[in-house]
This record gives sequence, structure tokens and C-alpha cells, in this order.
Amino acid sequence: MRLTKISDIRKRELRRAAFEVLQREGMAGATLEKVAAQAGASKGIVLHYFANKQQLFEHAMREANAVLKDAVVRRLNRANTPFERLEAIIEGNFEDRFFQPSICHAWLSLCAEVPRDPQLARIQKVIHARMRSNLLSALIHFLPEEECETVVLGITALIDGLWLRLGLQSEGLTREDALRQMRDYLSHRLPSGAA
Amino acid sequence: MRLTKISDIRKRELRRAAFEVLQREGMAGATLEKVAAQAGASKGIVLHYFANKQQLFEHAMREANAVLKDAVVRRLNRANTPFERLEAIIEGNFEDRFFQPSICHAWLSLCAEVPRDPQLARIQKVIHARMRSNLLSALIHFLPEEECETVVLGITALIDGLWLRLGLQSEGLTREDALRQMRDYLSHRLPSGAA
DNA sequence: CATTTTACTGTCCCATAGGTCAATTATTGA
DNA sequence: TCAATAATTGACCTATGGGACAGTAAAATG
Repeated sequence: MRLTKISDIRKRELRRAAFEVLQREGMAGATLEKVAAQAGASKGIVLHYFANKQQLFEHAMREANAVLKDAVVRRLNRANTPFERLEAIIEGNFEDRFFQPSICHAWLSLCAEVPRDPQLARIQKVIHARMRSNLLSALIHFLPEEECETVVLGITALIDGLWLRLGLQSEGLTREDALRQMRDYLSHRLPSGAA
Repeated sequence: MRLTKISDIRKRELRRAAFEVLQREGMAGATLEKVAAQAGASKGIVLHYFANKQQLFEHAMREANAVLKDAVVRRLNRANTPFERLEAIIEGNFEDRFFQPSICHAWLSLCAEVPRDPQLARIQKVIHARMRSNLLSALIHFLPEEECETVVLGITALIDGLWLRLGLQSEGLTREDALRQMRDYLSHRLPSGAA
């Protein structure tokens, strides 16, 4: 058996191309032809590897999410204390190479389709469940159980909100601003000795 | 002069129809024909009142935003103390009739277009500037000036994040959850005697 | 009442997008 | 080496969408 099947390579190339086109063009403007061009291939090949446009973008979202997940996991593995785990989750979500307007634009376009694509909704659900479970396992060391729920929602909403702001006003919000905001939240919301 | 010009009525009907179609179909699926059908008119009329599709949706966003603004302003007028003004802003952003998945879906679709439509970006900028100024004028009574900036970002990001969550997981986040979250933030972030 | 302006419709046109398919070119494995 | 399988292309089809337009109905205005 070949080490890496060519179909896997192509699929990944096409997923990535799809994501890049999405950054520039949004969902409406992201045509199969443009995706093919971005990948340096013909339109036919896209539909050879993906059943249809929807499926292509579902896979694009899965991949984008997987990359983010890996970043968080890598940081989690290096974390030793509950607080470090919290930091790992948060900083993973604001890594330099992700926290960029164009990436956020693509992400937004995908999110906007969630209500009409059950598959995207499923992916979204998985993402959120993982985030929640990661946060809970760290927060439980600092807060009583019911307060944890509140803070989980607070952290996730803050992260999402900061990302959205990045997408809507490309300039004027740096990674550092975002991280500072998250730390500000934690320092006020967690018990004083937590850090 | 006529009391209400028919053109104003039509334009408003079409803006609203556009917004409703956006809720159901997203930007890609929102065609002029569907908007016309939703308004009970013919496609031609849409382009009679709006130069093109883009402009139609720009006006739809303006109107949606105006409605939200009015809700906040009405509450602000009834507020007497700085803290009540804070509450007004926050509660205005989570009024029952707005804080609904379908509305959020339309909003998301519009936001996803912001990077490619300077006009939408401008509207977005105005919205944000108003929010910021409203919040600052209230927060300045509780916090030193530089901390105000931080909390403004915190509040806006939280609001956006909670809205996004509503759009992505229609069930499982009520208006009350959202308000509780905001109050939780304020109670921890503002000086203890603030409320 | 006549004319000009405004409201509105339906048809037409062109471009393009998604998707199918047959044909062509590697790859592979026996 | 040769059949079989996979990769890839490009032509094609169909539907549809945005927009232009000509023409009709309805108001407004003088």
C-alpha cells in the first residue's frame, strides 16, 4: 500500500483551496471553478473527490477545526496545572497563525451556513462540546460546580465575540488585545488566588 | 406633499422582505425573486427601488440596526442612573423580539459579507462606535478611564458571542441565560458597590 | 382634462454555476 | 507487458440569477 494515497493528498489540497477561496469570496462567491483554480486543477476533479459543493465545504470546516484542535491539544499536553490548562485552551484559540481576519472571514461564512446545513451544525456541536469539556475539567478546580457552567459560557462567548470583532474590524484588534481581555476576565471571575 | 410617500412604504416592505428571506435562505440563497415573492410583488419592483442586490441588503442591515438602536434608545431614555444606563444597553440588546435564532441567522449572513462590502463595513463601524460611546458614558462613573476601554471590549465581545451562540445552537440558550451571563460579568468586573 | 411623473409587471438576455459524462491519461499490480 | 483501476480533463447541459427594458397602469400636477 502507498504511504499516502494520492486521493488523500488531493482531498486535503482541495479542502484547503476551498477554505482559501472562502476567505476571499465568501460562500456565495466561492465557486467550484475558483476552488479548482486555487488548487491548480480543473473543476471536474473537485467533484471527483467530493460529491458536491456542500460536502466540500463541510470537509473544509472539519479540517479547519481539526487544525485548531491540534493546536489546543499540543498546548494542553504541555500544561501541568489546572490553570495552565485554562491558559492552554485560551492561548490555543488565539494563536498567531489562526487569529487573522481572513481566516475569521472564512469561518464566519461557514457559520452563516450552519442553520441550513445539518452537517455543519453537527461539526459545530462537536467543537462546542469539546471546548466545554476542556474548560470544565480545568475550572472545576477553582469554582463550585454550578458556577463552572456560567464561566464556561462566559469564556466561550468571549472567545467567539473577540473573533467576530476581528472579522468585522480587521484593524484595531490584535492577538494581544484579545489575550489581555481573556486574562482580565479570568482574573476577575476566578477566585483571587487562582493564578 | 403626501404624508408618507409610497416609495418609502415600498422600500421598507422590501427591506423587511429581504431580511426575512435572509433568515431562511442565507446570502447565497436569497434571490431577488424570493425577496419579491416574500413582499408579494414582482422582481422588477425590487430593482426599481434598489439599484442592485447589494444595495438592497445594505438597506436591510441599516434597518435592522435602526430597530435595535431604537430599542436601546427607548430604554436609555427611561434610565436615571449610570448603572441603569448600562442595564438599558444590555437589555436592549437582548430584547425578546430580537434575540431569536432566525434573526441571528440573517445577521450572521450580513456579517459574513462585511469583508467584501465596504458599505456594510461602514454600517458595522457606526454600530460599534455607538455601542462603545454608550457604554463608555456609563462606565466612566465606575471605573478609571483605561479600565473602561477593557470593559467596553468585554461587554461588546460578550454580547456578540452570546448572539453567535444563539445562532449556532438555536436551542439551549435563552434570553435569560444571556442576561444572567451579562449580569455575572458586570457583578464581577465592576467595583463591588456599583449596582 | 391633459401631461408628466411615478408605480409596476413580465419578458428577455447574458453570464455563470453546479453537476454529468465520455474520453484520455497515468498508475498499479499480476 | 497488459489489463484493470484510478486520476484528470474538458466539453456539455440545464437551471437560475441578476439585471435591462419596454410597455402598461395609476397618480399627481398644473
